Amino acid sequence: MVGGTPHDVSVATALSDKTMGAGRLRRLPTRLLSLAAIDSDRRVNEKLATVDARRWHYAVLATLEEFGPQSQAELSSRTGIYRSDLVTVINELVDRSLVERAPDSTDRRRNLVTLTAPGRRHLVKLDALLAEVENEVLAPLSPAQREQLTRLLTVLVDHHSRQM
Amino acid sequence: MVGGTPHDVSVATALSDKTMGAGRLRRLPTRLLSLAAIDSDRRVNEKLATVDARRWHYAVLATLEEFGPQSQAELSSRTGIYRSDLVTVINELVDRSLVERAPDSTDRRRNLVTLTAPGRRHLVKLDALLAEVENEVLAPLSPAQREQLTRLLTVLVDHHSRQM
DNA sequence: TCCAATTCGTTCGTCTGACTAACGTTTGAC
DNA sequence: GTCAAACGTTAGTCAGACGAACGAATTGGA
Repeated sequence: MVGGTPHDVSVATALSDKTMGAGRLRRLPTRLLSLAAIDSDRRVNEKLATVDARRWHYAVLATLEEFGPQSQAELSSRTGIYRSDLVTVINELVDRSLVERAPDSTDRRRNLVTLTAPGRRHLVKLDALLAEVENEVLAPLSPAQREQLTRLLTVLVDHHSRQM
Repeated sequence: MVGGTPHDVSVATALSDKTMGAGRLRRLPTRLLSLAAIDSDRRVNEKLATVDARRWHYAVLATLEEFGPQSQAELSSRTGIYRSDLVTVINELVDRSLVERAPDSTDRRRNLVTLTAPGRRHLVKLDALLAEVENEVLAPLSPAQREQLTRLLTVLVDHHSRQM
């Protein structure tokens, strides 16, 4: 048996048992966020893998279509991809002829990344695939709930990303 | 319905949106989920690191308190930690004397993992820390919105985790 | 005008987490 | 008694987040 030191564990039980109820884990928002994102990410990756794409490909292509040709630094800050990782992503997109990378004549430190016609077409395809995934991920939610979730998450993300 | 907030979606008017409105990236739920989770995870990890803990430590300790002593396989399915990764987590917890791992006499394939008194105390501390993080993460949301978000995420997670 | 600080792209490397494969031991079903 | 499955474990892959540093180019200030 345990030798001596009869510790009273009332400290632990007093706080947790009745006040928090069961399933503290199951209701922990940070954990829910993690789990939901893991599942969502996995589905996105699987779906995009069917057309030899990765998540970041979409982010870059969509940003290029929205804001036009731009430097990698701009792409980095707009997509949230780290500058160092962006290099690889652009390489992959160039390999697939979806974007072009050329030195900026007005500022030779920069590269101008431009969406190509195939890239634009590819983006349309990715849009469709992501719409499918979105439907899978949000399957148990009504349209109103989906809108709600999107709104809440937007508030969170915007709030935590406004000092760059 | 989305009551209140009259001008909510106002970004889409600038560009020629034949296929889709502008800001498709910013409103993509799967992406929002990812970004929110990344931020949340980072904060959780930083906070837990201050007491030499990791995220999974909490999951295991909380599960042990809720369901009592159990095998690693049970812990795995309840926490979502892969069996292979769980080994390391249990090792770390054993090193810190927060749990005990002993062979199950009734089934010698299994290990029975048991929460110790220090483990119980540690769990209380982690609870407090996670409450702080939760406040940071959900800062821009009202209590009602936090409840809403938790509910929506719970629906998602429950729906996608019922094949074990 | 010249020098210092900054920006940009890039390389390299670290760290964590999700996930698979395989293997020996043990158990239960047949 | 045999065989399939469950269990814990080891090893390893892969992607993503993140930091450090560096050369080339640019900008701003003395």
